[in-house]
Amino acid sequence: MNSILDQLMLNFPLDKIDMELLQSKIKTKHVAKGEILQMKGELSNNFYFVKQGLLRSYVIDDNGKEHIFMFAPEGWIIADNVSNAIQVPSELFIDALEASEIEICNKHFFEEAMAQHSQVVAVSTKKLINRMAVLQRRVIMLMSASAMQRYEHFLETYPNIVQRVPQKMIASYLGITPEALSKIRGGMTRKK
Amino acid sequence: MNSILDQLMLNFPLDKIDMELLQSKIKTKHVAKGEILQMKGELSNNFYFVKQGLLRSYVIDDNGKEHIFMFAPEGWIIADNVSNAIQVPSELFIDALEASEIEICNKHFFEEAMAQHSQVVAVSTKKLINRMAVLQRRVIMLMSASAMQRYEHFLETYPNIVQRVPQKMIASYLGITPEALSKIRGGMTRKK
DNA sequence: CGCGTGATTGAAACCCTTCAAGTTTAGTGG
DNA sequence: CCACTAAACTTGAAGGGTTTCAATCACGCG
Repeated sequence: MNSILDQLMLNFPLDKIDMELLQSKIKTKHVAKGEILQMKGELSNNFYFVKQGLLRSYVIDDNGKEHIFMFAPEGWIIADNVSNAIQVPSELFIDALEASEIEICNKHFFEEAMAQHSQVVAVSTKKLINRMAVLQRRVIMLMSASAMQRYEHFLETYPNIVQRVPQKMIASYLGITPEALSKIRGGMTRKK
Repeated sequence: MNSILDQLMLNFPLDKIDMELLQSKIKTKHVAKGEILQMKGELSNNFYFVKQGLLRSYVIDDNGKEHIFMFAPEGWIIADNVSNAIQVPSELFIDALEASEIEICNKHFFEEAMAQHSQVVAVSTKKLINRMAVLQRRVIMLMSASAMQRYEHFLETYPNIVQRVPQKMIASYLGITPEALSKIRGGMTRKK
């Protein structure tokens, strides 16, 4: 599971020639911490698979505040699916929170792969749906749960990410201020 | 555009036999105001196309409060895509806000149609992506915008729905209380 | 060592919720 | 078609959770 091909072909082994052809279209790249892969306003054409390290996508609102949309640690694919699919300017920035090794896949690669292997359609649709499920639960969370409940849910869902990013970024993901998160944490440990 | 087939086959005319075969799998139904089509916890297998009327999907949180996820007026498709795709119990209720005429499509219908007509895959993927774009903007809204900004955005985006549903349901969609929305409206009209 | 970034803490302000009461609107049965 | 009732909307006061602003502390890195 250290390549995007492993993910897309999961349970659907291809013959060797196909594999090599596909692999030749995938670029591997090392990115430095803080390096920006994609900016708001650009037409996105890429998917990024994280082999090693940590990426994130985020928006910057009218007041200049960052809101983190998604963290992508090892084994995850991150992209602006919307911009990729319907060719509208991206609303998202994507950058590296750690020095990372990634695979960059042009969307045309996917389109080709889908045309040639119907299993790829099934697998990528499933990934799309899973991403949608996350967004769905996140909307529910934001509408119905307090900051503390959201933080607890984040701890359960992404325990491995908590240790790797500054707390202010977790706050940004949860939709609260760093100060508020600090106070929540203070209250929780004191109670313990 | 008064049938789900029109939507899925858009720009891809099928021959008459195919059309009739597909149409035969689609059930048309009249539902009364308040009728529930799907409950939380069920395994969802259906998509609902609204020919006439208005449906909604919503969740009920731990405190018993409703949070509206989506309104579906004429021409829209509403479903729990997540439950349909990966066969987990649905988190959503779906019911009718008005007496409605709908088309009910079993997910196996879609799967057949997709297997037989690759264009259907393309069209339904696009619909999925569009739905994702809505969810994406909604997350951003909930994280970065005040109640009033969210309401104004809703007015711009769904001007036709505002007049058809009780305000408390718009409040429920926006993630605020009916009282808060009432005060926002009071302030806006007074200022005008 | 000293600087910059992140985390913490406190006080004040703000937005929204909760609760309660009163008013308007809409639906129903006579 | 009116009268009655329930539901929806409005309004106000009090309270809570979160933000904002500011000061302080902790830490890693040049």
